[in-house]
Amino acid sequence: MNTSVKKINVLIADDHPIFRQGLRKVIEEDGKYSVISETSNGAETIEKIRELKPDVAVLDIDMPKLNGIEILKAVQREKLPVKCVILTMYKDEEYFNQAMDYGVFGYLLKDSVVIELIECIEAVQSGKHYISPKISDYLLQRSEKQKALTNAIPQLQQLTKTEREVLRHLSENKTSRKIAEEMFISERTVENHRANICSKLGLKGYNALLLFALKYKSIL
Amino acid sequence: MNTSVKKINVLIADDHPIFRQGLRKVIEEDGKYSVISETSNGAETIEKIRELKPDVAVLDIDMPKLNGIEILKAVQREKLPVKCVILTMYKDEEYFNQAMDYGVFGYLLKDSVVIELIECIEAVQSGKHYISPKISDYLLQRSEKQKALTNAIPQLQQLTKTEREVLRHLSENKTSRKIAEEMFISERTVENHRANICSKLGLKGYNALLLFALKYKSIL
DNA sequence: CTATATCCGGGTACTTCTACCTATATTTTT
DNA sequence: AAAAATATAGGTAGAAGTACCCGGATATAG
Repeated sequence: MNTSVKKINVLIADDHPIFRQGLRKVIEEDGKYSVISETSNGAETIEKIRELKPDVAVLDIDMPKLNGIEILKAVQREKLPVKCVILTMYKDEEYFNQAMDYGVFGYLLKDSVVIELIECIEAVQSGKHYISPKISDYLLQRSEKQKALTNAIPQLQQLTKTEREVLRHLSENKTSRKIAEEMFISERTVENHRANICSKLGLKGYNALLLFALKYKSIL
Repeated sequence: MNTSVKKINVLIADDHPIFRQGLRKVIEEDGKYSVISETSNGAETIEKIRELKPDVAVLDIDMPKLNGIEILKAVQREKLPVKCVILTMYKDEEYFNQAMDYGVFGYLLKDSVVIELIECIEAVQSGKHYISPKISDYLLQRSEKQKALTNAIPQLQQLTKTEREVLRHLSENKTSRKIAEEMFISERTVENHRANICSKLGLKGYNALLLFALKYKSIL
């Protein structure tokens, strides 16, 4: 036990109490670290970071109020002197990219072995970065799928309000006639909107428009 | 501490080492229980249950090799004398229903508070059931969605092989003509298959068949 | 004010799908 | 062997969508 040196202060943020227990045990085991606070939601976490100024914060992504990524944003915005580590279930490239953008120091998966966590905290504490090996693979794969989604947004933004409204109706599998009735315009107008949308989005063929509407239903 | 009574033996199965640490700590804290084994994959778990015959097994669903539900099946099939508790992230009704079907005694969410876990293990040990309160709500809601899925299967089974093949092609948004080419049959035959499928499934209207094919793409 | 974009409406031709129908050959079941 | 189901192919009609074209009204920006 290193009782002679000042311990490194760690904050743990995770909404699963049992997981926090495990984390605390692992971190405190070799005596170099001290868990000075446990929090279970984002709002509480950012407050405690402001107040207690821990050296390292271990953050889950999936938390009530503010999620882990939002905490990273806040830390960066307020220039709080804490090194953040994301510890999450999600092997999601999206989250990983966001975390990197917002200055995360470490990124671990929850199925990491105990030794990884210790190594991570040590690396982070000395200003280095530590990324879970399993994530590095994702770094290579991500490009395509990522682009497919983010590229759809500018496409949608080049549509007019009316066109997007038509798309929303289409995503519910309404016919042009029905859409026309509900929008109080002519069936022909609806058909023209469809055609304009198709040409703007570069869609060709029979159900291309319907499939597009269904695919991006959630962000229309 | 109850040193006078024989301790209840518990097995923990979860592929997250840190989570297992937390679980062990919580369970062993009040001295009534003893964690006799920790396992990190399904195959290992079922072996240890056979070998060590624990009183209670706390199982994660998401594990390598065999998942938690598969373990429940095996326990039931082999009539192993262990009471199983599922402890999972997933608020999924599907998993919950399966677990109930395969004789689970307890079902908890990982964001449960510590006291719930203790109560659950005690209830289960004395032969009672314990379901996480957050899940009970789901019990009410599930009916519809559940039925929609399970009702689709008998519908699909009343289709012939060729009809299902047509459906698979449809789910990739191919036209009747293209399907005909790929199956080396006439376009009219494909259209007849479509019509037959529609009447068998009770589908009417323009894109009803396409939408059906897309919806159940995964189980065609 | 002119120019551009957007919304609205229509014309024509074509493709694709749906809804009915009939019919034959093959396979499967009874 | 007879009956039923399946796969095959076609006829006719209509509904819905796509692909082009056109012009006018209105608003918004330069």
